[in-house]
Amino acid sequence: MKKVTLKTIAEIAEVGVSTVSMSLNDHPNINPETKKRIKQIAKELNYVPNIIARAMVRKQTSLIGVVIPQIEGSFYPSILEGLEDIFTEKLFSTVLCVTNHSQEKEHFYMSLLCDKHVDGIIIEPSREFIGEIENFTPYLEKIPTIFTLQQYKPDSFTNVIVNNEKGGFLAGEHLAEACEERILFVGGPKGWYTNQRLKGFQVALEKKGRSLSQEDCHFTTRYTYEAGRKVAAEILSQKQDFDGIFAASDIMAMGIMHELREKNIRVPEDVSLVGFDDLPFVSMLEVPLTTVAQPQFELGNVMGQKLIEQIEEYHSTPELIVLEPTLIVRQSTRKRI
Amino acid sequence: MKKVTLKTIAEIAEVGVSTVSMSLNDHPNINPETKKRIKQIAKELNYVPNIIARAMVRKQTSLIGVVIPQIEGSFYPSILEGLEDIFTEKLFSTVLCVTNHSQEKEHFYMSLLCDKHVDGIIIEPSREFIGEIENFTPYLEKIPTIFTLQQYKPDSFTNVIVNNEKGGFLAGEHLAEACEERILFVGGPKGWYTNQRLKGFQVALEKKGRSLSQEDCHFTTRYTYEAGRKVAAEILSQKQDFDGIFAASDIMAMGIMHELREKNIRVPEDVSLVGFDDLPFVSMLEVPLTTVAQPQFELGNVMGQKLIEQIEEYHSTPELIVLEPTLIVRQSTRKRI
DNA sequence: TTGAAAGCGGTACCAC
DNA sequence: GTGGTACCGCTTTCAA
Repeated sequence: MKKVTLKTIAEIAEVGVSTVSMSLNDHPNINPETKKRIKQIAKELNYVPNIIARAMVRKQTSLIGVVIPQIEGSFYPSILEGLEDIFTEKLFSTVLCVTNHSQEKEHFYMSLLCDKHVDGIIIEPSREFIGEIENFTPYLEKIPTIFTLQQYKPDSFTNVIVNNEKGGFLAGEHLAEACEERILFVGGPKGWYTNQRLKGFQVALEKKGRSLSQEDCHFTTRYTYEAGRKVAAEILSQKQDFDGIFAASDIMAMGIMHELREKNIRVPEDVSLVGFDDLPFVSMLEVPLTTVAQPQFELGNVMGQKLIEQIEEYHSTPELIVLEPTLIVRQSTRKRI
Repeated sequence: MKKVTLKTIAEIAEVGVSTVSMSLNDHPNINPETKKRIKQIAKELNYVPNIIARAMVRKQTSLIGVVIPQIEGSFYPSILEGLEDIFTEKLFSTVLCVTNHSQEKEHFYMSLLCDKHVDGIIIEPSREFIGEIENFTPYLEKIPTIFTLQQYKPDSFTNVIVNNEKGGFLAGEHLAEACEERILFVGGPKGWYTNQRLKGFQVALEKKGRSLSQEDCHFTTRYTYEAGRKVAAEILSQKQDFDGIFAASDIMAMGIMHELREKNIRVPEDVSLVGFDDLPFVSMLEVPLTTVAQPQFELGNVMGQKLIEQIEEYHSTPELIVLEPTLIVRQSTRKRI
């Protein structure tokens, strides 16, 4: 049971290797008869083309590098599934690179991908990485690359992002309608995501004749449950005259909700709460969370599609693709009658 | 700015390609002087070895195929991170294959991996797939393969699994101490996981002088939130003389918890509830869930390690590695005074 | 210590 | 329509 190659088949069929190659690749000018015969033999021998050899001459690997900061957290899985969905169809495979928010790993993976000669790269740059990534732009410019979630040089690279400002706007609009007193904003670390969401939020409130003062805005250092609890505790120790909170991530919203409950503040009766992301399980919470849904699967799908287009068209102009979030109203926001 | 190959360097250094190759690979019998000189040139030219070409002659790709039924659900991410952790260290890359529980995709990916000539495979067989996978065993026997979570031919392949029976036992023991009335079991579809967990659960109850009748065992068709809700509704319509439930998955436990709450049955005051998995967010629930934790990260880490061992040692004997789960007591189970 | 040459398994050009 | 053959970029004998 040794490996069967084109040569093996050629010998058995008593034809040349090139004929075999062409037959198997359905090349037009080959006698259908021969084609059929050869395919038959190939099947019988259980022939499997050696992708490596093919990759070498075709100069492409059918491999796509996907660089993300983490997998945990329920947000990335859906994106990955969206990607997979389109990749499998086109016979590309995903090479997973999880940087774990470490600069060192990001560097490591980037050079790995350049070495591995992947056909394309999808990367969500972490804030800290933006500096680091500059080192690779010369490489990246020679290989189809898509940046996602966080915008990066949209003039040079295709970006597939979510309209965070719109998301903030939706949250603001909704809370403005549900609340009578002050409405608070809880962001993560100041940066792309939080700033954009805050901006839209503010616009919406103003449009509804509400205001959002400096003191109504709170920021955490990380988008975590603990950070949410902590900031909620701080808020509660300071003021009571609010009945709405927009948290810039579902995970933080969960922390906030937990803290409120411990202080006997009911959601949504006393305080309306809106999150951001629409993680798969927030609909299963005791009080299902109203939230701004990012189109996670679609994100993956769209960027996969765009990347493949770029790979196949050899060269193409960078696009800025902005996907729209949607508001999903569940039970953490009060319904005005 | 064209690609630099060994040849480029050879011409500049005025030596043969093989000398360059050997120098760059630190081959022993090459003059340290030449070596240094060549390495210098390579660096200046920003030479990057073409992994594809190397792969072809070395007949290995540094790629590992990972076949799992889904990524969503928070269980797999941790496993993947455990894997990545060890793979990056050893310079292997993960080729992600998400089958989405579809037989067709499983088939597709398996043949893809065989084609792609990955150096090793890690696979969690889904129940339905076990039949399908038989078709590939001839291939798999020629390539280091590890099966995980669900046991599969431990005589032929290394298996890295979790002691599900022990997990069930821990849950049983704990509930037996917390409860005074009947204790119920809610499993997923009958099969490896559910059966093992039930077995251990039963043993524990019996050891504590409790019994578990047929009617106390319920089974769902899927490990989902909805299934949990549904089964809880059924249970509630039938009997009231219970004060403990062991659900064979956290997600189902969440559904059960939700349904109980809607019927004004308090957890843990009225009913103690134990889950299985320890998904990252169950500690953040309104009533943090007592659950049997699977060592997710460790799972990934261990199987990564074992696989690499197998790859490097060329041949090795199959091992059956069983990791132990632990009980994490949180607030969904009543504490007896 | 070095280098020429033979592949690895395909693809594709160009004669026939 | 078919097949011989020259690569792709690298590793690895083996002879010099």
